[in-house]
Amino acid sequence: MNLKQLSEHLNLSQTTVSRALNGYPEVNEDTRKRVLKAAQELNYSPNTRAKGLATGRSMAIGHVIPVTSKHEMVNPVFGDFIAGAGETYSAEGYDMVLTLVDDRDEESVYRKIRTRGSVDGVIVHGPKMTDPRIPLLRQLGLPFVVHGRATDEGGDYAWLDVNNKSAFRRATNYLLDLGHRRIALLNGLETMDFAFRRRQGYAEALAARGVAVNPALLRSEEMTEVLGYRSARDMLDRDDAPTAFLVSSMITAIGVRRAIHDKGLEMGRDVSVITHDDDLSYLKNGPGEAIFTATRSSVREAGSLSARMLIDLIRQRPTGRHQLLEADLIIGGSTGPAPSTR
Amino acid sequence: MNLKQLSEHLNLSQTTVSRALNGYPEVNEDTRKRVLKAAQELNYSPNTRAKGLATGRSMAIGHVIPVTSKHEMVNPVFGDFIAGAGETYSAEGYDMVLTLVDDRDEESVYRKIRTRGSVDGVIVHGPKMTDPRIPLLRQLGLPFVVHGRATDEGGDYAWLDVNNKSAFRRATNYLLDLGHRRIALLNGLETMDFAFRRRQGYAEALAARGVAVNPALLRSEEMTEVLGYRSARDMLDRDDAPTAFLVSSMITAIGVRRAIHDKGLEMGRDVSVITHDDDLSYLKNGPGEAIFTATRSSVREAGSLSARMLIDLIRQRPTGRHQLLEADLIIGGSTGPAPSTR
DNA sequence: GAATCATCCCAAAGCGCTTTGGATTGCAGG
DNA sequence: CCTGCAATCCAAAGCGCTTTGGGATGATTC
Repeated sequence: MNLKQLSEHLNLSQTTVSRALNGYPEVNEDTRKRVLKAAQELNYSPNTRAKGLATGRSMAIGHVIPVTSKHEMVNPVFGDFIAGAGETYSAEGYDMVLTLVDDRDEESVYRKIRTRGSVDGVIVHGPKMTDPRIPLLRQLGLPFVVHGRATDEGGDYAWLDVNNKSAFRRATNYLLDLGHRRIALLNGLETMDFAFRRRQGYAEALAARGVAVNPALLRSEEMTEVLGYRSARDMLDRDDAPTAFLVSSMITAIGVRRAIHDKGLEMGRDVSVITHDDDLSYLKNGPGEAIFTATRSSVREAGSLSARMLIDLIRQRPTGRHQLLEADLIIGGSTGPAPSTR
Repeated sequence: MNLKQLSEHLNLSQTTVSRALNGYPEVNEDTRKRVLKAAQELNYSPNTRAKGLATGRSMAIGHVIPVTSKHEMVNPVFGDFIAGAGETYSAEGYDMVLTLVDDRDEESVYRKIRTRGSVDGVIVHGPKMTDPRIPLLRQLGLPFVVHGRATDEGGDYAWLDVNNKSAFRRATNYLLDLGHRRIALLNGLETMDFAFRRRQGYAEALAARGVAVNPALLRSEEMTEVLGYRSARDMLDRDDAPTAFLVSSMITAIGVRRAIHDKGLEMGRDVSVITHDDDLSYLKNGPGEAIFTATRSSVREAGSLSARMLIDLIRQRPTGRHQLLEADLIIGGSTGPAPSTR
């Protein structure tokens, strides 16, 4: 069923039917009702491609997922982000187009997206500290919102980010208040902007209390259970083993917990752990109980808000182009006073 | 830059340029080279919508993600599946379109997808035992591949599935061989087809050894860490506490491990655990070490193969319409002989 | 030299929609 | 009675591509 058939069926012109369906005023209310009813009954919905061709808009948003050639990791956070964004898209009638791209030919992919015109805008995932995608997209004139920020990129661009620095500063301060001095940081890859900022927050908090950063207690790597386990195990084997861990993700923290148990220690009593918690639907840190003390910020909400921001941008609605979400500090069972002797 | 401009620039007709770019034979090789070069330099790529309109194909595959209205869970498996599928799509020049849909208006969404023509086919996720989507899609004439199966749906349709039944039968047998008799099953929601099949495998293995199924040792629920923890904790509190757990996902198994530790028991010695392992990139059960004994099957590979299958279907290439992947049984540190006294 | 045939290229139609620029009608106002 | 103006509706152009149905051109065959 297409417009032509529908209009013939109704003995109306395509123009009128189109206008009736799209809510234009120059059509009689009775006619409109008739049209809508017929469209409903005959199960008509307009062909996306034709509509897109005619309007110049595709009613789709692109998400370009960087897939590093080396480690083929999919960020576990991604599913929930997409779910959040998807809600907004559904409500606004947008489709979501995913493209996986090897980070080596990122540039050509973005260019292609632009000229092929299959999306009206893109969400940039996983920004690095210096990220060439930002100037590129600006140059291409394709609307975009960055989930995160790129510290080294100058100029204005729309972004939504968690205040990673303040979150990790607070978490570090909390551990310091509990008497911890040997605090390990199991960070994500510090080429990633968010990890860099967390590191800053951690370092600032230590510096403010005159505690030196011990490089042996720092890690910057992929956020997996196994790597969390290994790093924690190795550090706990040291003479100057940390009494507390600050960890970049729940998954990593689970590995840390395993390492602590393997050493015969108890989390929250012998060793404290604070993790960042993206509030993933399948990995709730609770509910109620709060297993880990955590800096929490819902990535799903971030997805929903980013999507809203991008749609506003595309529709040229004047709105804020920056959004900094503060993470909550949730006190759970994984932290306690620093053990006096060890 | 569009076709018209490009062809004017080259002093050729749109026809010739189009043919040169699409590899038709009736164009001189020199001309073709000239065209390709210019296209490259001028950064031309054809407008997707226009191309789609003209050809009737959209070069996009739809993934409809069911989002249950109650529990807003995103299956953690999803990210890796998408990554696998995405690889195939990239290689074949397809886009991937995600639509999140509340399961209440699933039907209308699929209908809309069909008439709007924004995709050439869809992958059906998370089939239930009786799943109306399958007859619907068949009726709509939209090519589709099901990731999993729907036991109650008759008729032929293309699917790719893990042999869940045999995997869980083997796992159960392995536990029985180790002397376990009180084996708990922490299953996914048994409205889901895969969970139902796992339950069958478990029950068959027990029956074959004359071990009765104890309903108190069965759970069918969402696969989260917290629910795994609670179920395991509650069961371990029983007089007839299980000596082994068969668990439906790594995430749940992590909760089980926590419950075991909380009881002061040791996994692999006091209590055995076998889990299904989807081989998620951020939650590797290893490498090498294999924390959990597990039935393993890469969901990423499943994604890649499903995508390939669907593309073959769309292109009407004759290929197998069913693919049953056998899971590996990986022996790890979480299983051991049943403790003689308890 | 005319007829035949490949080879290479082109004009124009068509995909299904939106939108421009009227055309038609009925009615109030002069 | 004519004009002006809303209120409705319509024909046709156009979005950027593919594809049909030829039209030149030059080489080959008889």
